[in-house]
Amino acid sequence: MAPNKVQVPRISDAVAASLERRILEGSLKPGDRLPPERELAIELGVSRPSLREAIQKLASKGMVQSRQGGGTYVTDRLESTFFDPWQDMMGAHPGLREDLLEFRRMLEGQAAEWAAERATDADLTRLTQAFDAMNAAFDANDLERRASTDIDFHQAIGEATHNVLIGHLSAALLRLMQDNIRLNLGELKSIPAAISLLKNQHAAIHTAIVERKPSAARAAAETHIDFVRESLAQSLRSAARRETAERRLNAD
Amino acid sequence: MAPNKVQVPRISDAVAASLERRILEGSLKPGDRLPPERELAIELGVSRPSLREAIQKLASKGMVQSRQGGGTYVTDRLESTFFDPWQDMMGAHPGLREDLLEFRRMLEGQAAEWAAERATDADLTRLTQAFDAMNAAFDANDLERRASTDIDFHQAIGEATHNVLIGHLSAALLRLMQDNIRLNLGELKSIPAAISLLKNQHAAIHTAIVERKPSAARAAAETHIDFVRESLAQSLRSAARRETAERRLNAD
DNA sequence: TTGGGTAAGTGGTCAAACCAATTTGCGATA
DNA sequence: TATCGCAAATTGGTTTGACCACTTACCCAA
Repeated sequence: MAPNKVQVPRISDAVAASLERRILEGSLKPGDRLPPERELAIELGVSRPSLREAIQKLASKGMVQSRQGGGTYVTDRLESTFFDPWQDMMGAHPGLREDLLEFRRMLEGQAAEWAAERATDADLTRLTQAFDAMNAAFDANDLERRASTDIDFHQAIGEATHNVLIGHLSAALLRLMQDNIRLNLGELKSIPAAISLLKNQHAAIHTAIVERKPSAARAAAETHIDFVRESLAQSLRSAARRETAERRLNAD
Repeated sequence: MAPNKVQVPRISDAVAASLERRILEGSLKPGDRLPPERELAIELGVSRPSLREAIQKLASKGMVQSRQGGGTYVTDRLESTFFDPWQDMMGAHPGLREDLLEFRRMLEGQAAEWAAERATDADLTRLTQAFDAMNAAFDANDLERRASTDIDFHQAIGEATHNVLIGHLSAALLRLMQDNIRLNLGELKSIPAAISLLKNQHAAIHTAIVERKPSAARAAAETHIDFVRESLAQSLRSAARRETAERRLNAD
């Protein structure tokens, strides 16, 4: 007969859902390596074949990726499905950058507000860790680490909102913008004055969230984006000037 | 290191591909029952665990469906393999629905506000057309048209914001939610009272935008989402009640 | 310091068994 | 003869334990 009755819960489904939840909620981040199958199986209280079936499910959804002998890693289909198409579009239509910044102003303002309202102590701990790491990267002037810790910081805020969409979107959009900036502008000049301002802005966001002041957190986040928007506009103007002076390079 | 080398072929992948081919080529038609795992494993020259991993892959793609003791069947609705990763995730984690609604409340509130501020006359014309079409679909109680015109209406608002991200996201998220509701709840009951309320809410949004009252537009949009959220919660409660009465099904 | 090589770690596969749900079919009963 | 009920066979679900293949990391020798 046709299979239409209610399904008995399958272990592999439950395990897949459990891992999926960890990924969605951020305790397993993109790029992270999963524990070895043998350990994970014990931790989850299932046999290794069952765990493997669950992993196959996630793999077929593109959420994880395994290499024999190497380990199993979290990919991120979630963000890429939403925003891969946007990447080339951003390159083709620079006007989108302004839209993106406007959108981020709303998104991160809301994220900061909710984070200040809802963060658990564990969230705040993680947030502070990310904040410290970011400051260290800024001080060291390590551009690569600056970018990644910046993402971590925003992601920590996103996770503290306890809204999966906010968490993934804010990090994804920041990443999208960083890539786009790098692709189209090269590295932004690191003017000491700007660095100092950025650090102050991040500190204001961090403090407001930790002290649980939602409206202050929102305001600080919006100020931050406004500053980024303005700096970016200036860089673009000078880049355009330079470009015009040097050479004619048409890209659209 | 990052997983970027070429993958060694996995047996379960090959087996999954083989079965998939049989299904796509028609030698396994929708509704057909697969041979027992033990036989199929021998026939394909692999062990049962490997075969099972392959079956899990197909199951997660929605191509087959297994019932303990009953057998494994080729899904008869192959067309619905249009799924996107978020869709089944919403099914697996109902909590996401609440996150999505909360996110939409922010998004559509902002969209309505911006639309009221920025809409051109052409935008307003298109918005009014979409609004009329939606009302007609609601009056005719044509569920299919109701869903599509609803999306059109929200998309028209999104376009009126002149922010590409808002426009695409609000329509995409609405579509995602509609599909999810249809998949997991069946059609929502069309209570005349609710229909009337929905029409009023849409009218309030439309009017506020046309009359260029940003804060009123935001408020109307937020009220709308709040109503949807509440209606959905009620439907879910009654669905849960029904389910509990019928059978005990634990999925966590 | 560097190079190579080995050992440990980790995913991939297999085999055999038992459990749990469903299906089938036989036999007893009306 | 028809039908119902129950038990056995069927079939997917899960576990254990073992071994293979590939990768990583470490250590020792040159």
